[in-house]
Amino acid sequence: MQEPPYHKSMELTERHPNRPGFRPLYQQVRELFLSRISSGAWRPAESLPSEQSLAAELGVSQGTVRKALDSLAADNLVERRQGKGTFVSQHTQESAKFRFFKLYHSTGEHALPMCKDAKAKRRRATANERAILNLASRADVFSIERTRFINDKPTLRELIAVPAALFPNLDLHQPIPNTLYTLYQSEYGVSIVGAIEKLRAVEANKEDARALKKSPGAPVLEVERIALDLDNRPVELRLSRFCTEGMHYLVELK
Amino acid sequence: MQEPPYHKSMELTERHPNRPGFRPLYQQVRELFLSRISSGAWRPAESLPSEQSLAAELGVSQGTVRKALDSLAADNLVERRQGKGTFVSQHTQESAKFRFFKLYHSTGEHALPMCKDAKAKRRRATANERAILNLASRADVFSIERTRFINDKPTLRELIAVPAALFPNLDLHQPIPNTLYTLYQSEYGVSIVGAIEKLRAVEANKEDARALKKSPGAPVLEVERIALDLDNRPVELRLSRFCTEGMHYLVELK
DNA sequence: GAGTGGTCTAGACCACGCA
DNA sequence: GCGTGGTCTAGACCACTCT
Repeated sequence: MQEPPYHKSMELTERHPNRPGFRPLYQQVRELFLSRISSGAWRPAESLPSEQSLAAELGVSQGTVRKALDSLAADNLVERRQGKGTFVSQHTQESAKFRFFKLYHSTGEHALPMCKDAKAKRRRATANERAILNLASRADVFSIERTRFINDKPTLRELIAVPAALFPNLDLHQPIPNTLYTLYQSEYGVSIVGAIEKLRAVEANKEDARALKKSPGAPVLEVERIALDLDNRPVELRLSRFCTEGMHYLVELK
Repeated sequence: MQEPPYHKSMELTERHPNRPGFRPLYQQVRELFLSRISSGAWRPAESLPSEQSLAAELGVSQGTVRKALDSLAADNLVERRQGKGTFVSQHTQESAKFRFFKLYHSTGEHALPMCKDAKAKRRRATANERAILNLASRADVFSIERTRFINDKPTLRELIAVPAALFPNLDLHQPIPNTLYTLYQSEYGVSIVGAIEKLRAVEANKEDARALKKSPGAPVLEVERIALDLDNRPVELRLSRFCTEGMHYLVELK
């Protein structure tokens, strides 16, 4: 029987099967890589070392590294390009929009919202925001209230709250860019990699009606989004309301 | 140089790289397996031959068969159980509900709709139904109109249309079961494996209002679902309308 | 041509389920 | 104890990108 050279090095846990806490090697490798991204050791758009060198570094086979990287790629955390290398995913204007903005025209065209100037304001977090964003009592948030336009028509009203501790001096960025997630990532190292959205049909209130030029009581689609970072922590709470005339929110179920 | 024993048998295309029409072996194997499920050669809940025997049959390595099966498992088309085997996925009451029914109570609990008796009626397809379901002019559909109850409260109104040609004598199934997709699969060999949903906030019309015990004009969430079978063909069109008081439609973005 | 990821193979051993 | 899928390794060759 040959002695398998199971990960002679590194902080990977001993691979003694039948022990509690045992996890497959490739999962441990995945988590190690994830922590390197999360900590900023590997930064967005940077290329990773090659599979061969990572395998050598960790004392595992290339196949195990590959399985870990494939799993990260499946979650959109890294991007693989044949012949070039593996890269930490970066939010571009395009990619962020398509992944998290599900509003489409009835024609099937993807809707592209723009926003005029909006300002971030610092204030105490509400009880609801503290509960959802996991904040201490008396914590502050930055709050952004804005109306976004599609084809120059006011279509979408957004109320956004993010922890002030995570995004220091967010109010100094004037004007707030159209695609917030690229700002979170480039300026604060916070990558939004997932979200949970709760949808409801509600009546437009007075502010909605004024901003969207509808009458109060008109049906609007309300989307409550909780955005999650690499460590699955909730880092943004966003309430959107919009009319769906000539539009729809698209969901693909698989 | 050794002569690799690349798939000596089978209908797999010759593996000569740099030729147009070249596809990785594991993708060809996946498609072969998919066609066996789609054609009914492998039926829901049945166990597949072991990886070893499939590899031997096709003249490929076990690793290639594994990669094909893993990809089918990722799409919920087969289910793998360590120590037991690989099985064609079957819609149970439970699995079908959780995959395609996204309505939750505000508490986070999954909502469980029930329906009292409903009947399927045969009629000419509308122009819209023909367009979406890809039907010839003058084709028939079975149409189901029903109201579903959550905690004995009328909550959800559904208008369903399916091609009559695909589901002969659907109207003879009385009463229509609560979970239609299990019926489609067990009685007609049609497996629903995906869906596209378009969501809009609209005003309740008179029928909605009467069925849901709301006033006309109340905001309701409208969901237009196109359900797809194994071959990605649209086989059901379903329009749902419901109030979202104390409830929400849940979407997870990744 | 060198270096990267992508495909394919072969074989060892582990974990699980069942008889 | 046997058969199944799951993990891990090792090595060959292909496809793509850049120099």
